[in-house]
Amino acid sequence: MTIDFRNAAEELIQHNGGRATAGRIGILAILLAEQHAITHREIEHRLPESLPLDRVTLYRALEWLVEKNLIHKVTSDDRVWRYHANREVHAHRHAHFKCTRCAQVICLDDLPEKRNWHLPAGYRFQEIELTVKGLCADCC
Amino acid sequence: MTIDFRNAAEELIQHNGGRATAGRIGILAILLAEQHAITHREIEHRLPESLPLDRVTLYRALEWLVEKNLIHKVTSDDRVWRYHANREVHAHRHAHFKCTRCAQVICLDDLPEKRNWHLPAGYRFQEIELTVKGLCADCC
DNA sequence: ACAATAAACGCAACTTTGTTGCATTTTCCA
DNA sequence: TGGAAAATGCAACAAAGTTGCGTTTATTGT
Ligand SMILES: [Mn+2]
Ligand SMILES: [Mn+2]
Ligand SMILES: [Zn+2]
Ligand SMILES: [Zn+2]
Repeated sequence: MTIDFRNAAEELIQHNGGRATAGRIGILAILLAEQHAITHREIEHRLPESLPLDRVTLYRALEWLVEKNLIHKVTSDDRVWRYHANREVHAHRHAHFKCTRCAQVICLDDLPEKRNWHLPAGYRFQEIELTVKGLCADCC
Repeated sequence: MTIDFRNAAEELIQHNGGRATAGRIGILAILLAEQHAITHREIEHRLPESLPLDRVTLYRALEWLVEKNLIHKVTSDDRVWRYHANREVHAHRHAHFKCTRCAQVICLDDLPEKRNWHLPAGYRFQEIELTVKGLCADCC
């Protein structure tokens, strides 16, 4: 139910010391309700007519939500960020899957934990970013 | 020596049924001489004054070189493609490393070959794209 | 309830990266 | 060496995202 996501969103925002504005609540509720990682454009599309929101405000709200660790953003080969709520299941680092036909992005659960990526001498490991590409069930 | 790379570049281009124009030879020679994956901008910068080349021509030449499998391009989180010559060592799929401070990108040799990324039912695996992030030796 | 204040917003302009259409030039081969 | 196909240059366009700044709004203390 949408109202539940809105309540959850509002609480999460306030718990992080931010102002619970209509825009932020709406955006986070959309991301909480969505199981795929979606683009700025797609979020804009899903916003109700009752909640007009400037492009820039949307960008800034997303930036804030990422900072506060309420959502994460995914790099893609089409040069478009995709955003997804941080759920417990996907608590930390995880890989992503991107359909090469419909561009849909989902979060996977694994990530190769081994840090012995034998980097050149003097290099320091920080994190891994991994995308599995293929066809989703709809596009197969 | 630059001249060697130019000769190699010319031969590679002709072996692939393409016209060995000054632009293509110059671009491929630059990429053969470079051990890092570099951006369109960086390639433009490295072009000698004696070889002025339009932005668009550079883009199209890079596209052609990728098609012919003479170079590969790397996705990055800064929305900028980076290009690198295909050497035997890095023959096919491989991971990349990107410095989070200076944005330098190098090619790594490994890639987790296991395809059991237990994707959702009905999904089909195609390929993996993996970037290790961290600090390079200069930035540590 | 209400005013003060800092945070968030909206708008316009800008930047960066990459693409497209089309006329002109160049390469290659017969 | 001339003609066809390929490659180039230029101008215009497009998409995604950023910046500056004046205005509005959520929160807090009274
Ligand atoms: Mn994810
Ligand atoms: Mn590489
Ligand atoms: Zn799909
Ligand atoms: Zn570095």
